Amino acid sequence: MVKHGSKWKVYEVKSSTSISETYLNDISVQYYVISNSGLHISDISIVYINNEYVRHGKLELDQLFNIESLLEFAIEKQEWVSEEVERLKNVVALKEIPNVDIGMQCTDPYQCAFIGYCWNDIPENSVFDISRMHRRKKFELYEQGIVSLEDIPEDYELPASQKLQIDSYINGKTTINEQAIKEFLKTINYPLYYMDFETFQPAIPLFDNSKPYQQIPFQFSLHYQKSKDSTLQHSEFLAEAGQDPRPEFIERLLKDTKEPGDMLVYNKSFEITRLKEIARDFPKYTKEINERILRIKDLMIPFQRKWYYTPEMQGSYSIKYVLPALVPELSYDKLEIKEGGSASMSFEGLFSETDLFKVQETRKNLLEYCKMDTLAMVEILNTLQMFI
DNA sequence: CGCTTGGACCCTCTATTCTT
DNA sequence: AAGAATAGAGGGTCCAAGCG
Repeated sequence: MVKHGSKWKVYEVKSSTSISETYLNDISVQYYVISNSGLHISDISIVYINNEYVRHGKLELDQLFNIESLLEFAIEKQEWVSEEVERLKNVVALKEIPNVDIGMQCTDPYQCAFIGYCWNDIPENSVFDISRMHRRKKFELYEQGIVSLEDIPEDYELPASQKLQIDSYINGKTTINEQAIKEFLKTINYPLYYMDFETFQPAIPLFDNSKPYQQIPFQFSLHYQKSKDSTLQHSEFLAEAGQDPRPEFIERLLKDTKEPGDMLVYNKSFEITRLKEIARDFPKYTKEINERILRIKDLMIPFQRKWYYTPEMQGSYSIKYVLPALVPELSYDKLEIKEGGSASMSFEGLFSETDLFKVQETRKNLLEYCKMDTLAMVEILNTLQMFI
């Protein structure tokens, strides 16, 4: 809040990149509270991130943030706020738990703190666990009394992938399309690299030639096999926290993938997009990056296309579900870092970590985690190859 | 003949999924 | 939070079949 004479200008700062309906309600409530406390508001705005801004040198705050005045909107909404305040006062006055069934409001716009209470009776493997089904439709089923997967009538029309999920669960049935998997394996050629990137996304661009929330790669793991039965080799890179990791990341990656060979990843759109971004932001690597992109193949495809599906995958084809189903003996359980999200948090933490022992520990954990990701791909491919 | 109905097809928009 | 891919939903168009 900024005072101008006897009046105030109010700014609500959000880390988001657009103004949502929730923010419009927010700002109306802010206006209501502040103005009814006796302060005179001359303007009220939402400040949010401009994700088009590319940093060059010193941060330019006027470009990093969008400021949008919503004074007129907030004034128009005051009657609504005051009605809502009355309504909610009545709810609180009840002094008993409101009797409201679960619905879209449980997670939209935010997850409710009472999920554990209201959803207690929803069994595991319910219609709410059906993959790719819109939430609206899940509640339509729920309202018809169809809750657990067994409740769904046999002749109920559903897309094939959802039918497979339900059918596999009920009958404990694994589906393997050997022919399709064989065709897929023919497209994977040795020598073979297994590749995985880790990235982090600072809301405020830390480096030149980067935008808010841009995914900055800071680590990779590469396994390499000359032929199917030759020994695995491993190389890796983990940037020093502080400066822009991208130049060294790409130099090391290009160097370590110089030898010919397909490059296997899980969900190739992720790695390819990161490589294209590096080419865009550091054009001198473009030619070599494009050569690598052409070699990338995607290990996710057999699972996305449901050529290999087991009930424990629960409709998902992410590596988190596929690995335990195919290679149960290889697990992330013993690792300190178990998923990509915490890897990027850990790396961000290194920027402000002064305890050198802790820095060493975190770096060791990051290297272990990323290496496990590519090793998991090696084992998944091995399992698929057993069908040949 | 004129009307409705239903299927095939296409397009667009939205929601969900994957990765970090 | 991003971006790509894809599934789902809904709308529009077209045409043939069916009906009175």
